[in-house]
Amino acid sequence: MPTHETELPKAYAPAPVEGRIYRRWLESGAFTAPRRPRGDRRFSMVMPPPNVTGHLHMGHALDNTLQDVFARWHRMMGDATLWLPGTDHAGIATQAVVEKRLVAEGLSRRAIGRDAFLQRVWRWKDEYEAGIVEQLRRLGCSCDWSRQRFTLDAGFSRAVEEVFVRYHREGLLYRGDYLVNWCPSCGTAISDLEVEHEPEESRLYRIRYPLDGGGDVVVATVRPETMLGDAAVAVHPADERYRHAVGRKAVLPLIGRRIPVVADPHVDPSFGTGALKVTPAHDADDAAIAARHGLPSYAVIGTDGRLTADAGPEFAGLPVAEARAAVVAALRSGGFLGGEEPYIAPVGRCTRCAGVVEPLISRQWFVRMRALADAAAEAVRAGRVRFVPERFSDDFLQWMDQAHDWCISRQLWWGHRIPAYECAACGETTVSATTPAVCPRCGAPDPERDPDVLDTWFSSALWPFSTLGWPAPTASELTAYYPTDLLVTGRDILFFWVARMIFSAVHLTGEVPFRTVLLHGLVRDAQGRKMSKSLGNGIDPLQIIDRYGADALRLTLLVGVAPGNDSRFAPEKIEGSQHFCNKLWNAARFSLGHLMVDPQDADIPAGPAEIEDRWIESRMAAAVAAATSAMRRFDPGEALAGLQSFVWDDFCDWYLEAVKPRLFGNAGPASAAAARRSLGRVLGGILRLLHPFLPFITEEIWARLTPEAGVNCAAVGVGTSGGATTGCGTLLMTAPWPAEGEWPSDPAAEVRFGLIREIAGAVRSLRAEMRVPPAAYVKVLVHGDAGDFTSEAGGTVVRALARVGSIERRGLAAGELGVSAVVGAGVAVVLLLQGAVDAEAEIERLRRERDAAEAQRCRAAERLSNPDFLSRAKQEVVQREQARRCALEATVARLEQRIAELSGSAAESRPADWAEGEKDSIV
RNA sequence: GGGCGAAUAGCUCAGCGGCAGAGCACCUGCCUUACACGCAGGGGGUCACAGGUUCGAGCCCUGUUUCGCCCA
Repeated sequence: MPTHETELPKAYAPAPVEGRIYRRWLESGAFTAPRRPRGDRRFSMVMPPPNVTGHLHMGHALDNTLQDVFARWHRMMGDATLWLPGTDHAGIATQAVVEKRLVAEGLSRRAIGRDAFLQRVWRWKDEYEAGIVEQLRRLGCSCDWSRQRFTLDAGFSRAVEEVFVRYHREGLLYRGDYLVNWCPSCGTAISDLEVEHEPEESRLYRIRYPLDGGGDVVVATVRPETMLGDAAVAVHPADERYRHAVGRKAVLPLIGRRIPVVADPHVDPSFGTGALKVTPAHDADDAAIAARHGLPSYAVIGTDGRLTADAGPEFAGLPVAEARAAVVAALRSGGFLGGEEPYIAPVGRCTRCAGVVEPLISRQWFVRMRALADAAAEAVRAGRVRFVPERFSDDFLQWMDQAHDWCISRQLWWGHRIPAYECAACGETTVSATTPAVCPRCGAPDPERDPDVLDTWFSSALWPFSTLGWPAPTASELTAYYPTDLLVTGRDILFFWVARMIFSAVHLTGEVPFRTVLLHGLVRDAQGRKMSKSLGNGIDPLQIIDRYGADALRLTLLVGVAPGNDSRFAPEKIEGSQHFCNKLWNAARFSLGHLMVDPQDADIPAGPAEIEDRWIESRMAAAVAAATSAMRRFDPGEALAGLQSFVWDDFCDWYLEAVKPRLFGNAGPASAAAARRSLGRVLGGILRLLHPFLPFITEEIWARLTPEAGVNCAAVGVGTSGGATTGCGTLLMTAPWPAEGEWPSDPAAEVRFGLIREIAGAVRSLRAEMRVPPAAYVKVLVHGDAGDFTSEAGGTVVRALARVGSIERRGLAAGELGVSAVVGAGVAVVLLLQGAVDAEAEIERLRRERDAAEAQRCRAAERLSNPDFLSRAKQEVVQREQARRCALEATVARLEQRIAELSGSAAESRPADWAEGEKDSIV
């Protein structure tokens, strides 16, 4: 019986625990990174700032769980740890949601004006940022809240302006009229990355363009309305069909413009009719052709998504879709339509609003990418930034090698306003971090500031260093924590964000922004679909936390996921995680009951460690090594999976069961004290190992390991490690990560306990097979080479684990009946039966066992008879194989001996007669 | 068109050249004093296919098929 009542609830209930524990952490100040870390052991990481657009989803939960694991692990490793949190203003997305709300109120952003609108967005930001922070706290995130940042806060704005001015000075920026991706419904230019091309059902139209002087050319297009802006017809130079037409003029239907027929090698003669209409103002490929042939461009679609005056009075003002129908109708009635057919064509859609993107020419700011991209690629090639998993560095490099110039201006209100000023008098553009009072060129007063804002990613590209004080040259935090050590983010924003941070940092700070990038996959729904608002299959992390606890959520997200791969979130998985938490809770509940000793018992000297103590401590040593190594490889999922099986299988199923008789005092007070010592040491170690992954439950259990609760901390070794005493009653989150060597590795104990487990397993198997009532105590014989397996040590354990009344070290005597199994190197385990044995069945069973063992023996022998194997395989593999063969030979021999014995006898079969509760020991 | 990933037990997935694994599901039996959110015992596999390298391949190489993703 436990010495004390533990007062712990029978099942772990996370809800009342988590809030209290998080408050303790906050109050302790343990999340706050030191201003100036002592020594060179430090770890820093910036949180990918979630958008203030809405609430966090499962992807954020995974991302931040991973980060929290690393932050907590490094803290426990003794590193001065900075995990800097924050949020992103997410220009276009946030503006869109706020506008939507305005529309619902019957307002619009134009109606209320820029300042009033921005006030609304700030209010939105404050509300959602608070929600996000709350979510992160509920998840257990140990970030340094004193350093929380927002991408639109004052310091950030200064950094952004500084960068813009500097890029401009260095010639890395240019402004001009170029073809950009324009989203008419968002009303702004967007970057290439923000356009998604998907094949959609469409129609292919053939339009006949009459040639000057007779004949015609037929072009094929899925966008007939753009013909109003055609500047040429292009054909392939080698295309015999159109040789006669090249150099002549075609007359553009409906418009009447005379346009040239040009020969261009980029035309695909196999597409459509082989003749391509060229619309330089609304198609990137056409613009390239136009540039090669010096063609003009005619913009017929405006930024409002409607046709312009240049489209002609008949069509001007029509939205694109209507214009298409109108143009087709006009062509048909004019006799220019040569046919139409269903066709699947790629359509570019805005990733934000799903509206069709119109390529059109507009005046925008661009970043010249070549030099920046080359420097970033170089940093990765040189290994200054490492990707985990490594394959992502190839994706990165490929993208960098073909990077186009980056359109960074957005026709939005919410964001960093571009620090460029245009003089109304002379048209001069001034780029400056401070507002110029007069135009530096002509002296005219008050040049007008560019109304546009910058792409959100332009500012978030500065996140790792501007949050640490850059560009202030003496920012101590920059010196202390930059470059950061790790970035954890989703692989879906490798190009959007990671790439841009790398080239920005390399150019602006001369350093890489982080040494390692850990990319994870997406969290999908149970069917493997992407979670999305439109599908309505998203799962709110808070609901999961409310119901199952943050630890269970973290466990589910982490375990069984290969690095970089997508994962599925299913209800069964979260239940499994909850069960593990409960298992840990109960193991602790049981352990605590025994670790609380009466004061008068506290001084009892502990006896020597028994086999199970030495075994579990050796397993502990292996668990520490495996977990530490997995963490060093940036694989927390692997680390956690290993710990889970250590705790459940080794600690709970074997150690706790094996040690129970001693804890209950069956082997005397000294043995009980020794058991408590090992139990306490291992439990403390388990809590420290699991803490980065399951911070709440481990901290809660740790809090109970106190002298006030009756736990003799010094005696059980909890609270001390590696010579650094942390003392009972301190926070687990500040305890040291278990050091290798803190628990002794004991290979001999592992071998011996392995045999004990096999013997116990054999007894359990035989019991089940013979239908021995579970409550009955059985008599067991063990004989053969069982090493130093003795009744005092191993026997006690086997008795406890397999409900064995007595164990004798001998073979079956004449007249005794039993069933047997062979384990290890020919160790026979016999379950004595009181009634009778069906000899035939027993022989059959043993033969099956013999055949299996024999087949394995043959394989081993065959391998060992191969001279190539002996000479080329590693020595240890050969040795292992030899040992295996020996053991199997002994097993086969033992089984055959037993079969022979049985074949001689012919016992009658009659029901067994089991004595309930008989537990007298023959040994 | 180029690239990447996946294919292993009924399902979801780990697996790092050396005896094919886990969780869930399934079958048998147990409310055994930490835990029925549990315990014990079981069944279940052509590691997508075809070649190759190797003493030895689920793993490395080549090709094929199917599914998914990214870039153009």
